[in-house]
Amino acid sequence: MSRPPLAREKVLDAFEAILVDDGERAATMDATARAAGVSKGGLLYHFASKEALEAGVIDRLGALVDADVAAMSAAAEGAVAYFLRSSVMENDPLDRAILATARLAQGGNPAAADALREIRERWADAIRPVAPDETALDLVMLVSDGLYFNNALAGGSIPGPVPRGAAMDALIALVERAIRG
Amino acid sequence: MSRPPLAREKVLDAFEAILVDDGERAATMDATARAAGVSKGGLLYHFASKEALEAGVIDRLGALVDADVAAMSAAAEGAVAYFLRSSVMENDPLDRAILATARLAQGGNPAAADALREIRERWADAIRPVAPDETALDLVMLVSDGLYFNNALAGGSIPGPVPRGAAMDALIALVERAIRG
DNA sequence: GTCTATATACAGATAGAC
DNA sequence: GTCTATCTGTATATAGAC
Repeated sequence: MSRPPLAREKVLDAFEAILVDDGERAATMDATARAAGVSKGGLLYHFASKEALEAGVIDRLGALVDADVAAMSAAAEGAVAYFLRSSVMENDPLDRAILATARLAQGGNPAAADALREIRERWADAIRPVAPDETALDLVMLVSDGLYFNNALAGGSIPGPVPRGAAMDALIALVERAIRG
Repeated sequence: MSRPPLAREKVLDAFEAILVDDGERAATMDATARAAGVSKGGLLYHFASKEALEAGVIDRLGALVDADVAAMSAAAEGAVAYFLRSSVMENDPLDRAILATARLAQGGNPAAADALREIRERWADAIRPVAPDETALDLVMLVSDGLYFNNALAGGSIPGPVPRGAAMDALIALVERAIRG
């Protein structure tokens, strides 16, 4: 807990970056080792298999979501506005972890798909108290999913055709008006 | 145009099915040939490369979207309701073609990502006439994206946690009320 | 802990028989 | 038009030196 090996984190960062920027197919152990500045043998000392490497990314995501859910419930502008605004990716560590895990899920890793479903449920639990009914909750969750989906389709850095700035403010206002009936 | 070779369509169907059910990594030429009941050589007669095979799926999607956009504009319940309802996948040929193409896009095929962006724009063009402003259009498009995203994450046949039946009707009503301000 | 070298498996693609 | 056999590249993983 205190201080995980630096090389381990470096490898995880590199793997995540390749997943996000170049896709699941490009994220080989070879490419990861090269990007992390270690040899393949060195990488395999920290992660004995590809599966272990993938599990490393998924585990890190879990920790980041803990913090995000807490921040959402405490947000001054309200949970819904915070949630939708943070669904547009800004390339922060949480966004990158989510995107990387989404790539793994699409690549066929069942643990990654499970993790994403579980995270979505935790977000829903955080929104539910401020939604008047399940239909309103569905609406908020689906708009958020839509925002993530567009970011996931676009390359890691290229922004998708999602509303930003004033358009995002207007969308949040529309959603909040809708769920208040 | 008149009647494409049967084997060609069979191969395309098999490739699409593996993409949807087992993911992009599992969709090898070998697996596709086996599933289609032809040899690898036979497959390569119809599709000289993996890229050609992927292009085949993307092309078929384009034709299916032509029909869908026409149906959307003519739908008795209105374009928005038709659009959202059809965003919940029912495993029809269009759904499968979209999902397969989404898998290719996630796998790093730029043509697939371009095709999906273009299709999304065609849908938006069909919705725009019935949306009072761009924010309302954003809302409808994002809810639809969210529905697709959840289906894309779930396996091909396993339904995602998306509203169906009465819940879907309620969601459509909520969206239509919201965009009418 | 990190390296090089190597084993094993499988992907995409070619050649040529039928 | 469909097949078998084979080549080449590359991915994961192992073995063992330093």
